[in-house]
Amino acid sequence: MAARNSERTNRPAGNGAATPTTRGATRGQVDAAIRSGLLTGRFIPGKAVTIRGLASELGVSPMPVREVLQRLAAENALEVKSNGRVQVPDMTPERFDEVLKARLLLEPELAERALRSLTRQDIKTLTVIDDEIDSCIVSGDAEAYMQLNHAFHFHIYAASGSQVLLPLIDSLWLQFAPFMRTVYGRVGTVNLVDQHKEAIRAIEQTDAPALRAAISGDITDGMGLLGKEILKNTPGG
Amino acid sequence: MAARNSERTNRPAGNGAATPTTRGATRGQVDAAIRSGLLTGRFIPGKAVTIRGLASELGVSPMPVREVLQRLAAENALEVKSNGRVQVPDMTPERFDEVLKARLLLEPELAERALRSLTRQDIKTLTVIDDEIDSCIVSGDAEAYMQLNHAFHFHIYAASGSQVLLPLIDSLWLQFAPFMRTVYGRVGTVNLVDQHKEAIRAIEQTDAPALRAAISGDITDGMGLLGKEILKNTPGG
DNA sequence: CGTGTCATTTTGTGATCACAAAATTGCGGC
DNA sequence: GCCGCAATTTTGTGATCACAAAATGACACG
Repeated sequence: MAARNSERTNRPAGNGAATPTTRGATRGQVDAAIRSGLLTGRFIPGKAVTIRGLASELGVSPMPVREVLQRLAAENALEVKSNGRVQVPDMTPERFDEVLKARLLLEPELAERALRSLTRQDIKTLTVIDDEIDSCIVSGDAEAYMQLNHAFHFHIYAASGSQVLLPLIDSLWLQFAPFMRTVYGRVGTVNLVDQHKEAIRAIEQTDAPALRAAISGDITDGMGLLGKEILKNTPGG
Repeated sequence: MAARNSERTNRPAGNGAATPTTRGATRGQVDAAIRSGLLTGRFIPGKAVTIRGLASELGVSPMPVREVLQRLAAENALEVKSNGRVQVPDMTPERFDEVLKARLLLEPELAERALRSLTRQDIKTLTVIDDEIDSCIVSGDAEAYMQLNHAFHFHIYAASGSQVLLPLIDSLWLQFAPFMRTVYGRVGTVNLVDQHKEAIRAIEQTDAPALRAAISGDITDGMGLLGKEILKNTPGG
C-alpha cells in the first residue's frame, strides 16, 4: 500500500482558497515579507536566517523561501556563507563607504530623471509622508520611520519609470537598512535630520539642481549619523 | 512495487564522483554556465529560457536551475514575465540610456578606487588581454572579444576589493551583454574602438583623472555603436 | 574543571512528484 | 480557407523526501 502519491492536495498550508489564481503568489508573498522585514530592520545583521525557520514562520513550505533567499542574496541583501548558511551581512566601514558613495552617485541622478514625471498629486503624497515622518521622529518609532523614509524616497524614484537604476538603488537600501535599524535602536531617532522639505520645494519649482542637492544632502545627513556609529562598533577594524 | 523511498541515490546525474565535497557545487556550476553564456551572448534577447530545458541541457535536475534563474532575475539579467516564463529581456532605448548612464557613473568611480591596488603584474595582465582583444577584433571573433573585454574591465574593477559597486556593475554588464552580442553579429567587430591603451597608460602613471577619462571614453565608444543600432531596431519605439 | 571526541540534531541541497496555468496543437464550424 | 474552441502537451510552482555536511550537545578522559 504505497499510498503516497494519491490524494495529494499539495496546498495544505495557509492559502485555503484565497489564492487560486496568480502565478507564483506564494513566492511573491514570501518575498514581500522578507524584503519589508529587511527594510524596516526586523532582521538583525549577523543573525543567521534558516530556510525551515522562515518557512514555518510564514506557514509555507521551504521551497519558496529558498528561492526568495537566493534572490535576496543576489541583490546582496543577504549573504550566503561558504557552508550554505544565510545571514544578514553586517556592516563594515568599507561597505558603508561604498554604499554611501553609490547612493550619492545614483539617487540624485534618478531623482532628477523623475522630476518631469512628478505631478501635483505626488507632491501632496510626499508632503503627507514627510509629515508622518516628522511625527515618527518625535515619537521615536524607528520602524515606522524607516518604512516612511523608504516610501518617501522611492515615491520619487519610482516616478521615473526606471528599469535599471531603480533596482540598483533598491539593492543599496536593502544593504544598509538593517544596519540603520540597529543604530536607531541604539541612539534613538531624535537626532535625525533630513532634507525632505527642501526636496519637496525643489519638485514644486521643477528645480533639478536643487532637487539633486536636497537628495544628496539628505543622504549625507542620514548616513552621517550611521557613519559615526560604525567606526565605534568595529573595534577590530 | 511501491519501492520508491528505498535506495534513492539522489545523484544519478553527471557528477558521478567528481564533486562529493563542496556545498552547493551543482548550483555554482549552473550559475557559472548561465552567467558566462549571458556575458558572451549565447543567449538571445527575447528568447525564452525554460527550466527543464536548461536542466536537461546541463545534465542536472530542475532544482538548481530554478534557483539560479531566480538569482539572475534578481540581478535583472533575466526577466520573469507575469506567466512565470523566464526570458532574456530585450533592449529598449530607455533601458539602454539608463544602462549607459549607470555605467558612466559607477565604472570610472570603481576604476579610480582600484587604482592604488593595481600592481605591475596587473598591468602586464591587462596588456596581454588587450593584445588578445585586438586580434579578436581583426579576426571578427565576437564571442571571444566579449569575454576578453569583460575580463579587461573586471580585472581592473576587481582589484578594488569592492563588495558593493562591483556587484552593481556586474548586474549592468549582464543586462547589456546579450544585446551587445546581437549587434556584433549584425555589424561585425571591425568598427570597434576602445580606450584600453589609454587606461593602461593611466594605470602605469597612477593618474586617476586620466583613468576615469579612459574608462568613460571606452564606455561611450563601446556603447555608441550599440546606441545607433537600437534606434534602428525598435520600430515601434 | 577544562578539553577533545563522538552521537545527535539541525540545516542546506538536489531530486522527484502532483497540480494548475499557460502554450500549443488539432479539429470542427462558419 | 479562416477562425474559434477543446484536447493535449509543456512548463512553472509548491511540497515532500533522502542524503550529507555542519552545528550542537553530551560525555569521557586528562
